[in-house]
Amino acid sequence: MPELPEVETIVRGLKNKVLNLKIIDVWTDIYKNIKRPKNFSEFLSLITNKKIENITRLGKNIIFHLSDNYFLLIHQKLTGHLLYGQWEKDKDGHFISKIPGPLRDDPQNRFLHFILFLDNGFQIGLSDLRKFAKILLVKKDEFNTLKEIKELGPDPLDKNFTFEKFKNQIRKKEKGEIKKILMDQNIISGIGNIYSDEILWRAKIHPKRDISKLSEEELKKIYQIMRKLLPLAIKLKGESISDFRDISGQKGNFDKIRMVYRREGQRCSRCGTVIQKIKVGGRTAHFCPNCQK
DNA sequence: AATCGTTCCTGATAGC
DNA sequence: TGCTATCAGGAACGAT
Repeated sequence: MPELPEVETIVRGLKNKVLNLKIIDVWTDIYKNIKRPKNFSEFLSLITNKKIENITRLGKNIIFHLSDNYFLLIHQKLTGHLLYGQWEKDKDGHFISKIPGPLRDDPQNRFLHFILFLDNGFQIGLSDLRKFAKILLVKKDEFNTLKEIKELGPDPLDKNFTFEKFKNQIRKKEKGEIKKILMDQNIISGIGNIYSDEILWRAKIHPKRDISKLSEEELKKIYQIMRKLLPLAIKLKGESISDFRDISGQKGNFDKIRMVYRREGQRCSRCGTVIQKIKVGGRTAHFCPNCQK
């Protein structure tokens, strides 16, 4: 599922391909997922002929900076990922296939539900098995008022995000399980289920530990591991145990260093104890009951 | 104000 | 074999 490293992988991939291209058409079959404007014909007429001037990431959100001072926000949620490929329509504008040829081999690339057609003959397609992704087109000056955006905490990789700032963010909550706090997008934005599990295993801290009982040293450890592991995960192009793929449909390589996430029943690579799966804040958490205190 | 449960959705898997 | 029930999971939303 796309968290910070996966979203960053998509953004970097697209930035290499689509800057300064123009959106000439849109296709979708998930009208409900387009939250703004709600009326699709309005959405279509607004976005048509806009140029993609930049693409950035905010937490797990992908932001397309469009001409005429518009932002297109896409949140891929659980199973969405953006793909880039050459579109195939016949001369009447009908699809020969929604899915560009090279992407067809992998079932995870076949759930196309939203497509931006570009003026170079290529498309940006959203493959989203569970149809949870969200799409919003807004004026730049409305952007910061969006509920999806206005409460977002700082980005864990921002160079100004010092340990002091991290500590202050965590301490905004008086208590709570550390895993839940790390995944709270209003505290820090970008970490989800995979990387919270992986960070806490490396920090040797139990996912249910209450933040009120974490020492300064333990918090520092979490901070330092977070700042190292997320860039490494970006370098590996993310985690593809289930559905995530990069824009060319390829799997990421985080698997090579995945230590606990979805490894229940297997042995901890540090101490050999069997890794457990439990519920933390209503979500699954994976951890080593021996190493993580 | 903060926290909890529900909702969105569908492929994969377990159980019968 | 083929059916049904359960599960996964980010984040908004409604209820408490």
